[in-house]
Amino acid sequence: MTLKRSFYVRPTVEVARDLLGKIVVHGSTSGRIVETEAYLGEGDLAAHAASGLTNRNRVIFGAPGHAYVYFIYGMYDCLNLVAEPEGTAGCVLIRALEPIAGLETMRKRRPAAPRTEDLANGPGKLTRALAITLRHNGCDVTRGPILVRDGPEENFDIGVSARIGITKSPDLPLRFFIKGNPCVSRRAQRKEPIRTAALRSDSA
DNA sequence: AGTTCGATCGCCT
DNA sequence: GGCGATCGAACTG
Repeated sequence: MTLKRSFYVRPTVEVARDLLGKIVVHGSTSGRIVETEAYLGEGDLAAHAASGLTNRNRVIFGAPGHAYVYFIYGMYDCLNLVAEPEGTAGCVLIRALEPIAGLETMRKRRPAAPRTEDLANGPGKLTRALAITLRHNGCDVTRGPILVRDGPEENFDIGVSARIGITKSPDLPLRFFIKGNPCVSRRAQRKEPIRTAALRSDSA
C-alpha cells in the first residue's frame, strides 16, 4: 500500500509521471496527486539543486523517498519527493491534490477556499491543507508522518506542459497532470494547450 | 477574464 | 540586501 523506496530510485521524470494518482497522507488528511513537476540536478537552471549542494537543498541530494520541503515568499511551504539514487539530485514538486479524507479539517485550515476543489489545488495550498511545513523537511515518506500510498487502479490521460512560475529554464516539458481533473492548479490552467476558443475570437 | 500587487522570511552572494 | 518552484484580493477594461 505505502510506496516502497524502490519506486523513487528512478529517473525524476518517470517518478513525476508515476506519482499521478498516488495518495499523500498526513494525519487524518489525504489527497490524490493530480499535478507534479520534475526538478532535475545540474543543468536544470530552475531547480534548487542547479548550483550544487547548499544547506537548504541538501535533502535533494540525499536518499530517495524523502520529503524536501522549502519555504517560499515568506508565507508558503512546498512539498517535493526526492527521486534518483542517493548522491544524485532530483525531486518532484507536488503541485495539486484532489482532497480525499479530512475535508472538514482542511476547510478549517483553508477558510479562503469554500469549494472542495480549491482546498489543495496549488503547491502552497496543499501543504496548508495537510499541515505540512518546513519541519517535515527530510522526513521519510516510506515511514511517516507523511506517507505516499498507492491509489486505486484507474485509467486517466496524462497531460504534459512547461513548468509554472519559473523564469530560468522555462520551456522544458516537465509538468505532468491528470487531464480534465478539476483540482489541477489554477495558475496552471492558463498554460494548457491552445483551445479552439482562441481561434474563434479572431473571427468575431 | 486578465493583470497587478502586497504580504513576508529563510536562504544564498 | 534581495530574491523567490505562491496566493488571493484589488484592480482594469
